[in-house]
Amino acid sequence: MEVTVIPNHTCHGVFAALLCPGHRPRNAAATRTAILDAARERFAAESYDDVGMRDIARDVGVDAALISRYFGSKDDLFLAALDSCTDGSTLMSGDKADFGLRVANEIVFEPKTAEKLKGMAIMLRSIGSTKAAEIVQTTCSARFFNPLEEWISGPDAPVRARLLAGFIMGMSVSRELGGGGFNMDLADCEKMRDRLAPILQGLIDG
Amino acid sequence: MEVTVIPNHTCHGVFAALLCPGHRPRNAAATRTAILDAARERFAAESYDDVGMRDIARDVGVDAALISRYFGSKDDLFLAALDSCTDGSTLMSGDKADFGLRVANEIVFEPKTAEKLKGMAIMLRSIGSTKAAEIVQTTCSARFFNPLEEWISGPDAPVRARLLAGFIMGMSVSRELGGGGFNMDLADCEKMRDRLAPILQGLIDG
DNA sequence: CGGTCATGTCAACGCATGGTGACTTATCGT
DNA sequence: ACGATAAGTCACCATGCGTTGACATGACCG
Repeated sequence: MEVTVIPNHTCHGVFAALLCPGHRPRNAAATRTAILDAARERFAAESYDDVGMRDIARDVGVDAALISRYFGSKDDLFLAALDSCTDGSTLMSGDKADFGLRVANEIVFEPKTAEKLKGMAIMLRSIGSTKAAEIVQTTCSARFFNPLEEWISGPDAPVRARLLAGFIMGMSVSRELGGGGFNMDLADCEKMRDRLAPILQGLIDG
Repeated sequence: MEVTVIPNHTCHGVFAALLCPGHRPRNAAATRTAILDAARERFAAESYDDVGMRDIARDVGVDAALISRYFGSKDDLFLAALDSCTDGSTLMSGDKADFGLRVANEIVFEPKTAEKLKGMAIMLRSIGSTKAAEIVQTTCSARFFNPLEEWISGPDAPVRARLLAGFIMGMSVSRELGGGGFNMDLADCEKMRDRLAPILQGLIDG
């Protein structure tokens, strides 16, 4: 029996978007950034190995082959997604005097999908995968470790930077291990923040 | 053209092990533990997704099918490997007064394959994999978080335990991101230890 | 020595993945 | 209005995975 296959969208023209909801007008640049956005979101939520090209393609509403065309290999896409994140410098944009409190607040209270920490979320998700490890290590050094080390710029800056980075990442991992949250009530979260802030600040001050 | 396939080992008898190096006498219990050891080692070095049943089988010198026979699914093997690790209680076996220094020393100077931290290495490697996440979370709570929380047993024990666990794991992650080490000379490593120890100790003392 | 059962191997299945080239279709300049 | 070309889709490939059931074989018991 012959079945008539209905293509995804037969509508066209300038009103296509109105007549046919979900229709994406043909626009390479827009599609490219849509893919990049979806990839960033996926890689922040799942590990390199768990994210499939077809998953990202489905999120965007596009064929997986198009991703390969635009970004090359999966490695290239992963790197592009990581590069498209706001880097660690946003953590260092404010005043040094209240760095500890600012960061502690973000770690404890901001949802894990906070834009500022999305790059770190991606790195933590895929740090275990050997295929992504090299990219993660390189990016982390270039966009997080080194700027932090330069920014704090006191005695033993490398040591203090490594401790800071480790603590920040560790709290993210800890939250992840708790199943996406710290599983504590508000009062305990505040206590955690109040204990964490001076520790971080102490590493900043020297 | 017919080729004669030589089986792995045609030797037999009580002297087989002597006559035929690499020969493993048939012993279910010994083979089982050999598989478990190999799995533990693999899972500590690579993520859940990167470790293949055939890899472990090759390490042991056994067919992959045998692993399925002994342990069931890959999940079951992963859980068994994790359970076979010395748990976090070894960190708490000593005196509370020098916990900070002891742990800081282990974190900074012990090789990442240290037996005491192997369980944590496995968890960190596979925390990103959705297929292993649930097992990791459950095991981590049961064998690390909860004992630690109970052991420190002061005011705000949950908060302090989470911070401690986060810091310890974070330093492990940080070392991993550095490419398997902190990339610092001995003097800096000692400085790191000397800064880390009092922070950990402070969380123990309350 | 010979049978027997546990122990281990082999070949294959079904599935999912990343990637590729040929094809279709919408868009835009003329 | 129409053809050229960019934009997107489709079918497919090679590969690797975990797992299974049928088969081989070595160690032990009588």
